[in-house]
Amino acid sequence: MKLVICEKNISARNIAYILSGGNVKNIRIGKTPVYEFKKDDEIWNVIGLRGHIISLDYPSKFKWWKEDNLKELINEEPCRIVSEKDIAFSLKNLVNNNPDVIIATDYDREGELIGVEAINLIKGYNDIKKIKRAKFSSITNFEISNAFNNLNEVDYNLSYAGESRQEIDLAWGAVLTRFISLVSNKTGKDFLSIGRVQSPTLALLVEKEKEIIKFTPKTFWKINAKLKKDELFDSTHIEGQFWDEDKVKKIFDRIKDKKEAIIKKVDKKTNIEYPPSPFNTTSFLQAVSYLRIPTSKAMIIAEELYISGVISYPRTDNTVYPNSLNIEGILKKLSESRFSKESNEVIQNRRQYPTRGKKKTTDHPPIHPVSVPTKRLTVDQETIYELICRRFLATLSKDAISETVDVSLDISGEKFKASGYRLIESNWKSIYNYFKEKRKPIPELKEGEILNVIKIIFKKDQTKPPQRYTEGSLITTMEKLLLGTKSTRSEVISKLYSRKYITKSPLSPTPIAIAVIDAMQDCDVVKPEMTARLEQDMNLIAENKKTLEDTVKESRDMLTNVILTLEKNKVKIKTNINNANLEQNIYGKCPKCGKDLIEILSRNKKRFIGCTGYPNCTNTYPLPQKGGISKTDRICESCKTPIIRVISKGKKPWNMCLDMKCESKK
DNA sequence: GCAAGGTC
Repeated sequence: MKLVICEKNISARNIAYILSGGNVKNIRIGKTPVYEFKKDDEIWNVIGLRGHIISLDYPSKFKWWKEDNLKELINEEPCRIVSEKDIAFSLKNLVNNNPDVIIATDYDREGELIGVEAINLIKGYNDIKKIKRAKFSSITNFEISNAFNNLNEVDYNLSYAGESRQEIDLAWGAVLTRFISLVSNKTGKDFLSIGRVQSPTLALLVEKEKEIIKFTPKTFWKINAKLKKDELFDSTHIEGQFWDEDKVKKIFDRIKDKKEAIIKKVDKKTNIEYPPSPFNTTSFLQAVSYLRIPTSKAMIIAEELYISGVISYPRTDNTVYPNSLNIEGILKKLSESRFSKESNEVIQNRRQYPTRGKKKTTDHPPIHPVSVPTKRLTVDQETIYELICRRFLATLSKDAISETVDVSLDISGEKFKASGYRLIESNWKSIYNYFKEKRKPIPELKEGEILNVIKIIFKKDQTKPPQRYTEGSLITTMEKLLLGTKSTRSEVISKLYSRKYITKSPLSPTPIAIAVIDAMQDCDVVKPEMTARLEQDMNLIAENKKTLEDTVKESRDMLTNVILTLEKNKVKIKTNINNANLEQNIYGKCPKCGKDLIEILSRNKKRFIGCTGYPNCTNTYPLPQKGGISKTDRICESCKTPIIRVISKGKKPWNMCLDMKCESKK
């Protein structure tokens, strides 16, 4: 008897299908799907795990957060507990008949560790002697047959590399999270957290915020001329931004009443616009973010669509369709969906090769539709499904052709420029129709032509501060800095929300986040370099050039030094975070006395808004006791109390003013 | 009640 252990159910199903030649029985052991078949007179069982089935934790004596055992916690060996009881039960059943075990988890660091977790677990149930490893980088007929005909040994060094990450992340995360929460008195559900990935990510937002705060806008002027040839169009003075007001006024005064513009030069260019490349998780989330959908929500929806079999696996780095992908088959299915018009267009007028992105991996194909939903989708599911279908179709469509025109013109000796844009053949652009084109066409012009100047204006303007991140651009930046993985980045961002470290629209850090990052500014854990170094160490462990124990010990020693320094600065850190906390708690001004209104916890742990002018001012407002509350910097038109934003489970967030008796509530 | 990484 053979037992094949895969990383996840979908791999188990596909691998069983390939190994059996399609003749496979779907059974269940406990709650877990298992794939059974006969091959060369032997029974094979294939089971999928659920990623990691073991999680790390500290012994119960560290259950309560205390400042005085933090140094002890640094060097404490975490214990391992089974986090997937159902899977463990199924494995226990399956190893009863002493099968030969083949580990067929994903062939990467975490996959090796997941495999070793399974081995350690089953060894506790039965002393299995024969354990082998199947290594493959994609679940195709060729790779799987090859891997199972040439079985390898389990690579324990690779799994140790993964273990070092687990232990280091837990030690730094737990110790610093406890430290920062305890010194600032933010324990319970409002605790603060620190981690190797979340903190450098938060630091990116804090740095950006500081640039924006530091930014002083500079005033400039520009001169625009409205011209006419059949239609109106705009041109701007070639200097663009004038920094000198006298200079711009002089020029403006001289030409403001001129009525003629001479076309000096017309430059026409035809452009080929390449369609976008296939979606991997990062580019998918960037597109999602453009549609103003939170990335973590999009990942949950993508998961739902994948489980119901309408899209492919959503966690992938790959942007190149594998040759084995049945593009024609998918197009045919889509031509019988609500995208029939677009699909038929693509079928009749396809580009020779689909587009391809820079990243090519073989573990999973890029995200693409696999079938048409048979059940009705929710509105959000429909939006995401549509995005994935349109992207897929776009990658198979012909290039768009457009024309840009750059015109130089002269108004009484002053040079102006105008530019126009015209789409000639839209092709993929009409299918992947998410971008609004801001550039406009201009009329057909010839050199030497004289046009009517309708109006010349000069405008004062200001330079703009750096743009804030969107969830999409933040995820792209994280990827560049190697922070997190395709599967975790959106979760990291939603963690920052739930810690009240960041606010939505605009995506910016709260005062507490700024204080926490400031407190940690000299510490490696807020820098992307910590991850880069960990990666190097993990490679050394995998190559057997460094041990797991030495690596973790080194890291723990560094953490000990960090804690010693932090303890020296404890009072300052405490004051800074407390001040930030006060600032974050201000919801606006009291309409009765003008002092700050803050969130207060009553003696029986009920929250309410009270005036800092107490006891002179006793103004208070009740708050909803459940859900999240954030400030808006706006006040109610009719009652003048601050407007707050309420986020309640299962409901759309809404804004309301604090006064329950306000006219606006009727 | 800590992290980050898998996956449902």
